[in-house]
Amino acid sequence: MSDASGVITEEAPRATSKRRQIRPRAERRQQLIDATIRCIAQRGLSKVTMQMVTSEAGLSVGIANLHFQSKDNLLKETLRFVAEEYHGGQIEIMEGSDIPDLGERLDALLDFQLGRGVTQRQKMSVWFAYYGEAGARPVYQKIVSTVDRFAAQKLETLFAEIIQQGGYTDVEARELATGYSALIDGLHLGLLVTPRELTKRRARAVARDFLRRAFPKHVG
Amino acid sequence: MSDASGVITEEAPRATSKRRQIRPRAERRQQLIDATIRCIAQRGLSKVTMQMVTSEAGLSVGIANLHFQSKDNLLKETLRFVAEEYHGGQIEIMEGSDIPDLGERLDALLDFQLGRGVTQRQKMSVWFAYYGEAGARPVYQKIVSTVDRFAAQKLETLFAEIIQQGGYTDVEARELATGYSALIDGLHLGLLVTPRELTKRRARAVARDFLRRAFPKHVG
DNA sequence: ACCCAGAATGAATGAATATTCATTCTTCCG
DNA sequence: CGGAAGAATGAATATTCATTCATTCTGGGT
Repeated sequence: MSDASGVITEEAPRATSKRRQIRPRAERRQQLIDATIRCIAQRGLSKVTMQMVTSEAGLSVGIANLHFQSKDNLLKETLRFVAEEYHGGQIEIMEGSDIPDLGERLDALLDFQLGRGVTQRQKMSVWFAYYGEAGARPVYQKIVSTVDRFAAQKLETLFAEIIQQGGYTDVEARELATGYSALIDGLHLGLLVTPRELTKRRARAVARDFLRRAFPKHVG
Repeated sequence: MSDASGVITEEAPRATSKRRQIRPRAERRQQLIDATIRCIAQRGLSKVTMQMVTSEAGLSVGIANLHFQSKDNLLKETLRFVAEEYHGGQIEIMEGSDIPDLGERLDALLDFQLGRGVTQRQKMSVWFAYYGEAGARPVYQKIVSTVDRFAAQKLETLFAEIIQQGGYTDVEARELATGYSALIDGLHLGLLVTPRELTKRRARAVARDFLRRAFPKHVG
């Protein structure tokens, strides 16, 4: 804090020059959504403030309302983004004409759902933060159930193909798909809340076990 | 608004007489926890206020701080209550010397986990509201993981007994227990968020299917 | 070089909300 | 019956936060 000149610096000379940047609307929206995700993961949905989000994004307080009208809307759009990203990824794999072998497609799906590093943990936090509020907020329910239904449909189709190809009896695609989806959700929860008890490796093993029991010829 | 006497009634004569009731500390605490649960289910954790909770309990604003010191503490104690109730119920069944047949014990467990009426929906809301914040709040993580670990242990023991009794090969108690717990959690999520797609009946069928595939001799 | 559309800022505002505490009320014990 | 212990109340306080908007700034078009 010693200053040779004895002059008090009124305006701290910012190391990172803060020249005002003008960017297109879409880019700023994404920037704010990303910041919102990080804030929810770090502080919890109920503690997120506009100040937090905008400063995390390195922007001024007013900008969130400029691009999203309200906090409620920003949160809604953030959920929509996360939901679409997650389900979009799954659907791409399941439709996946680029992976012809059905067993390999299952593997790829499992990798997507339980793979990835730190990033994924942030997304999980967000995901469940909204689930927690969904009971009380029809808007959230609607966003989630819309994408969810579509993914469930695709999964059922994939399972049906596998059943036919493998000539499996005593299994029913719809029931299995519901079970598998629930299992993955439950494993995500475990990873989030009790990471000490459930490692990613074990979660994967458990999911693979479920698939192996249903489709022994397709899953090693 | 017309009043024959022209006198403004300062104090509306309450239909429900509001005589101040004095009750022991423990009772009030429970009353407030119950009200908190209802509020979280109805409005979402992030929207719950002290006013809401205390008026839901039919008491004055100050009383929550009198008995719980702070809102944070009230929320923490509410989570502890729900967690202990849920896990306590499970554990009672699993230890269950009152149900000697192991297959029946599985049935009872499943009934407990996916049974009940409206009440259960409230508890589910609360449950997941906290899960959503757990990523950001170590206190919540600790409460949940403590009871969780204990229940997981008991479930593993039950599964191990069943495996031995049935002489099942190619199944491993620990892995199965993790899978079953995750499946149940995931089904709860489904019931909460997409009640249109997943009925309680179907959730039960899916869980039963999981158990049947693992323990065919014990589950019909 | 100049202008201006619209992007960005952040101090100011007002509403919402947790917490406090002086006061009032109940109960019960001697 | 009297009065003390402590339970309950709710108006007042202080804080936190979303939202507004007058002002400033930027970059592309002419």
